[in-house]
Amino acid sequence: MPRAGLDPNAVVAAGAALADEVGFSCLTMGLLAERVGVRTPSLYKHIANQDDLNRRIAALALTEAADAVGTAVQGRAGRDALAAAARAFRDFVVAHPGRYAATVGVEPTGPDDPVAVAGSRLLDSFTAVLRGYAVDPDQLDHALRAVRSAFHGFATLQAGRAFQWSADVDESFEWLVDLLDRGLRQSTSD
Amino acid sequence: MPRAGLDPNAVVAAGAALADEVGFSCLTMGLLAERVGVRTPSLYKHIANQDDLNRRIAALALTEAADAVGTAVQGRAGRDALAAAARAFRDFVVAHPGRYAATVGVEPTGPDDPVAVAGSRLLDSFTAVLRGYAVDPDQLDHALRAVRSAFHGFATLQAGRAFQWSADVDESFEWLVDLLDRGLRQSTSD
DNA sequence: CACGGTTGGCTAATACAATTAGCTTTAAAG
DNA sequence: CTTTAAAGCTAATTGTATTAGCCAACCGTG
Repeated sequence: MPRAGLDPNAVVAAGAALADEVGFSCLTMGLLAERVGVRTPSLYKHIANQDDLNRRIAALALTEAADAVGTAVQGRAGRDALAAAARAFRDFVVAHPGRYAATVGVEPTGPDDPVAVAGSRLLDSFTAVLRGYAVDPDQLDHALRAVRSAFHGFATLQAGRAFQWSADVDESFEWLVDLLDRGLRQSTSD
Repeated sequence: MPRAGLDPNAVVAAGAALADEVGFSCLTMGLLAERVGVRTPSLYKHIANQDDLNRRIAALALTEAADAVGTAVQGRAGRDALAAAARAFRDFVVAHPGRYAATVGVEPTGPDDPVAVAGSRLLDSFTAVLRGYAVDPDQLDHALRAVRSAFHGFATLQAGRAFQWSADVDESFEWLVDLLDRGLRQSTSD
């Protein structure tokens, strides 16, 4: 019985990869154990339980998304930054639908919860984008929520195959970015 | 053993109500059976299985949402209609988070699937709203997806308690509606 | 190099949710 | 009345999460 050389990070990474393959709702402890070459109960040496696994996958996904968006935004501003952030975010969700699905519905237990920390980092990246628009500081939170809602909604709908007609999804996404850009550019003029 | 007087609609309605109370992910056949005063296996006389139950709850939720939005939009146009539709939609999701959650992730089996029919009705209501804006007919699908994404995203984030800071959620929602309105009004000018 | 404790793995057992099989009774139609 | 389909029940099966308790492998220390 040679050791498998696992640790919590390896288990979480494998769980995230598996979720991307089979869908988050089909991610099962038995399947994950098989994937990492171990019997099911052994997983509990590395993670507390399935909820713990889910939260760690969610935190990983948010961290990766924040990195992707943060990198994409570097050196850009205004509409350019918005488009880059949007594309990076959606590319991530499309490439990793399973781990992103883990992030919807997790309630952080407190401000120190890794999920909350990673989520804040992602929001910070979007906040940086909004600085390129003349948004009233009092309304920054509202703008952030609006942009986040739009991107989150689009990504989850696409990941759930909720767009049924023939119109090109990429084109629709560009259209959404333009819509937000137009709205944001005018956000102080009324 | 007197009859409980159940039928599929009653079971689905009870399931939707229960999902709103305990959360969709906690909706269980045993819990539902207890709620309607019957043993678990008896539910299968009215619904095929849990997936069937979920789909019926989703179709119910979409129908109710379509009714709410359709009614709210009556006799309104432009920004007025957009705001009314948005409010009706969000009020519904906030009041019935469990049954709305049942709608995310269902893939209609075909155009005749009740889920698809109800979903189309909801989209039709939003399409009516967009007619109040001078959107290029070629881009109507894109506009529809954009508006849908924004409202769906906001509603699901709120239902998942994903908005953590202090800023007022209602105000944020109004801000989102304004943002979309500004963007849509300019949608033909570029 | 031995050795002892911590760690990571295993088997066995438990609990619970979904589902199926097969029996029984209600109640509605003739 | 009687007949019959529908609606309920108990019992049994399966699959998943989780816990208990045992054993072996690795790591450092003498």
